[in-house]
Amino acid sequence: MSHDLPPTYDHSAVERPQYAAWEGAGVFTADAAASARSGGAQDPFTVLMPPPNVTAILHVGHGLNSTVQDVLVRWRRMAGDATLWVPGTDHAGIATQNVVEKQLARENLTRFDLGREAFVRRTEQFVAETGGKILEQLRGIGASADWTRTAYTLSPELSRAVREAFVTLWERGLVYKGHRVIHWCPRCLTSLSDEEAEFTETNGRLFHLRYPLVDDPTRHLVLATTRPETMLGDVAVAVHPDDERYADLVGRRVRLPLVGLEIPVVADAFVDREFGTGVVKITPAHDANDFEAGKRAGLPMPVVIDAEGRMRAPAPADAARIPEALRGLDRFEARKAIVALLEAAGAVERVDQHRHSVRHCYRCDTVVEPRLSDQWFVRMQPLAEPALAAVRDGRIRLLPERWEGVYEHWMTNIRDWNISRQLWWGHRIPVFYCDACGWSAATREDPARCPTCAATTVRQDEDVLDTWFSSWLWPVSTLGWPEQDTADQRAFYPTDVLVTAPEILFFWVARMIMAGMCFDGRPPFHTVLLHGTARDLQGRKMSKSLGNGIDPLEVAETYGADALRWTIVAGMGLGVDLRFDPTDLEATFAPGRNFATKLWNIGRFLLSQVGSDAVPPLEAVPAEHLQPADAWILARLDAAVAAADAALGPARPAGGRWTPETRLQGMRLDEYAEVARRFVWNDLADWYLESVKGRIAAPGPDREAARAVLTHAFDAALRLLHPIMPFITEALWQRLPGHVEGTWLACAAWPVARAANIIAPLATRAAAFEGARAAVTAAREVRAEYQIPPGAVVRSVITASAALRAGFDDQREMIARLARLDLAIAEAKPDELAAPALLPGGAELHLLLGGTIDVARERARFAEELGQLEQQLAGLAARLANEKFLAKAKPEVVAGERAKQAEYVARAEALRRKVVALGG
RNA sequence: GGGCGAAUAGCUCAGUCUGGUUAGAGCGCCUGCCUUACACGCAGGAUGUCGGGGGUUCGAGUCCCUCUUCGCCCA
Repeated sequence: MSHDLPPTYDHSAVERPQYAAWEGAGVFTADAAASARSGGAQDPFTVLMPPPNVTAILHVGHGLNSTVQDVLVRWRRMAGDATLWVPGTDHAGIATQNVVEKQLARENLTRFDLGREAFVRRTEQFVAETGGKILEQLRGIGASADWTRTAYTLSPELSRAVREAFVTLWERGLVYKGHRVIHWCPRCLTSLSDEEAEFTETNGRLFHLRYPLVDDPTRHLVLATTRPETMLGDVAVAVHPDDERYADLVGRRVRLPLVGLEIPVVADAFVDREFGTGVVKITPAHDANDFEAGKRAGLPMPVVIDAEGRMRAPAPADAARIPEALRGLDRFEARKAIVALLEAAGAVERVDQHRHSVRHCYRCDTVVEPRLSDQWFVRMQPLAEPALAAVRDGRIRLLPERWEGVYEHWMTNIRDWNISRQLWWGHRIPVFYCDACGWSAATREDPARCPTCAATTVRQDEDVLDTWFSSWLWPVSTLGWPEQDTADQRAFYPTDVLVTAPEILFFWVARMIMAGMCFDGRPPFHTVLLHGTARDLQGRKMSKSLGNGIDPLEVAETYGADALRWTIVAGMGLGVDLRFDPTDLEATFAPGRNFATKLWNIGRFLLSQVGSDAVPPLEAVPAEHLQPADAWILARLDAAVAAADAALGPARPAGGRWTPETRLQGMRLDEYAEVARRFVWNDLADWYLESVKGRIAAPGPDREAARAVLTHAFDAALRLLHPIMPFITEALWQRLPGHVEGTWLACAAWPVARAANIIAPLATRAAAFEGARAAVTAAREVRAEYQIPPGAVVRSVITASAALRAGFDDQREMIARLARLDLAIAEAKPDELAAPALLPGGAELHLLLGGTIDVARERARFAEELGQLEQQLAGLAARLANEKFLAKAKPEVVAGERAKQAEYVARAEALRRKVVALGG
């Protein structure tokens, strides 16, 4: 029945049921009791999924990120670790609120129409309906997460962690309410952290404005600003204290154009003398630097722009600053209007083109407005110190290494974190106020009445917390914190590898390390793997707005999830961006699909040739029954397993700390993929399978040896490839002869190199197969050269020393079959015209092509190779004659060069004899 | 303004940390094959001033300096 398999692999029939079967069998469910930390026998291996937004749908970035994690997790699961991959989502305060507000807008409603409670209920309902979508999609690409532990930042458990964290920090004096200029999104109507206000290079204009001196209206000061509309809020102009140009002006007053107010000229060292004219206006309520300068100079702080970015002063005293015509105007409209008014008043000296960076909201891309307001902040410096130490002393490593410098820089220049958001969707800040007596505190339970004055009118802070304030707790909260000593905490914390994109190094990774150190005392993971970004061929980041994205699910449907994963993993150089062609999915993903088909056909061949009868385990095959090809493929398998292990591991640092030697080891997924592919395709399929065809038909010990080796090698190949291509490898593995119903490749043992006991004694036989391979290749080259029809059998002789002849005798049938030869092994070649080829060890292959031989051409062929070889030899000779080389190069290098020289000399000698023999 | 990364075959990338085979892979290209596991395949083949310049060294794709182009991060 096995040979009923179709010649191409049908992923669509396999993937969905396969995934359901794994999940149903509980293959991905971690067993806390199995962890060595809980008294079990297995090393724990834990990966935390970076939680996607509840509103997200799967894009190629998620596909890439999840594939990397899944490869690591499947590898460790097979390697025998107690493996846990925690999946989940975050509630994405701003993004989710935006989505629901858009829905409301279609009903001509705003959140204010609904009121806070109803709005939150509606958002909860929306999340309940759609929030699991991306996790469902991840199953489609094979992600082997433990869905029984799916976490959500707004769940009761994780919300408790958020509250505990906030209150703890408040108690330690590490959260505080601050009054200062923060980043404000006038569209989302909330403050943003420094990280959430992204810089964008923008072509702007630099306006040079004239402010006349009060005591000498014929003179004026020229200052430069990119935001003329903020002039309405100016309270001073500032110059550098050491700037001689303006020394006589400090302390005098200028008149604010349009407004008419008199404002002082102050000196402050923050002014950059090189920028513009060296004079800047001071608008403390609308610029963070000006705010600091204003505080230093004890200046007032009039607000002239409201929450929605319109020219409006909330304080009646400041209303006079805004001319009637500008009131209520949007800030960018106001800019145009004010420039026109200033020009009319002769107050514009000149306008320069000016390229500068402008902060934008990372969620909606609106230009951020600096805004004076009360916000909650986390004091970061005390948290940063242990987090920095953990990376410096090797308890945590960042890969690629260069990110450690970036991390270090950010940590040492850290600024306090604005964690309050003026939203409704999120964790409401657990701070309560009593208006009756002025009491306020952060509390673990909602107080029914004021603890000081017993008033029942206690009110809670209106704001919610930054979503990242819940994400930074992810490693501790998903495993049970603030509960103490839960089974999962004990078994799985600290976790192992965190896989994410460098964009959220500060947003998330750095803060998670701080939270882990702060709330648990131990680093949350030992390895941070920062992978590249998916880009198009022009190098642009794939995005929905550019329309240059690739839909992973479309790829999975068309080419198979395994093909998608293969392409990602094979292209996943450490920290390197991946380029895909979104306009040519065939070119991008066909290699993966082709490889899957190749694998499928190896399976088909194996099943039809080996049959379903029991196959003896490799250990049961007497060593003397193993042929050169058997020895060779087993050696190649060993080498492949060792290389794959070296590319992937170590899984964890020995003794809990990375050393300079181990710090950069492993995580080379592309290398692992390449090693596995070469073994399967170039060794197993191209050579071993072909070699075995002649042996397997006739019953007997040789057939049994071939069946055993073939099955063993393919089984191992499937294991080796399973982390990358889980679906097809599992489908084939389930069909292997002797498969035990109810066992899964997904948790079968990772292959182990066995060189010492089995391979080493077979080295001679493995080498004999190399001789046979060389003979086949040489024969094919000659055949191609003479364009001999593929079907024609060519008479031929291998001449070799007596010692080598035995090896060739063993493989005569196979060589003859693969090269289509009528082959004899002899001491000397018959006396007739032949095309010769040199084989290793002094053996020669002669194709007896009689009259078709072009002697001159053969001679030229050998002469050409001889020429190249002589060039090499000349270089070698010069090097070996150079005393400085002999004196300074490492002895093993010199020995290597000598050995090479000897080998080349021998081959050159043989070639020279050939050229002579061919009449040259 | 400060920092980081990249530049290797037509394309996408290994190799650079740790200097030492004739610089590799996949795709594409050329030639021949439906050789009964696979044409999503097989066999054979072509292709590189390793971005430019300078330096260190017995020896540089690899280390140092510099320039050019592209990308990213931070202010």
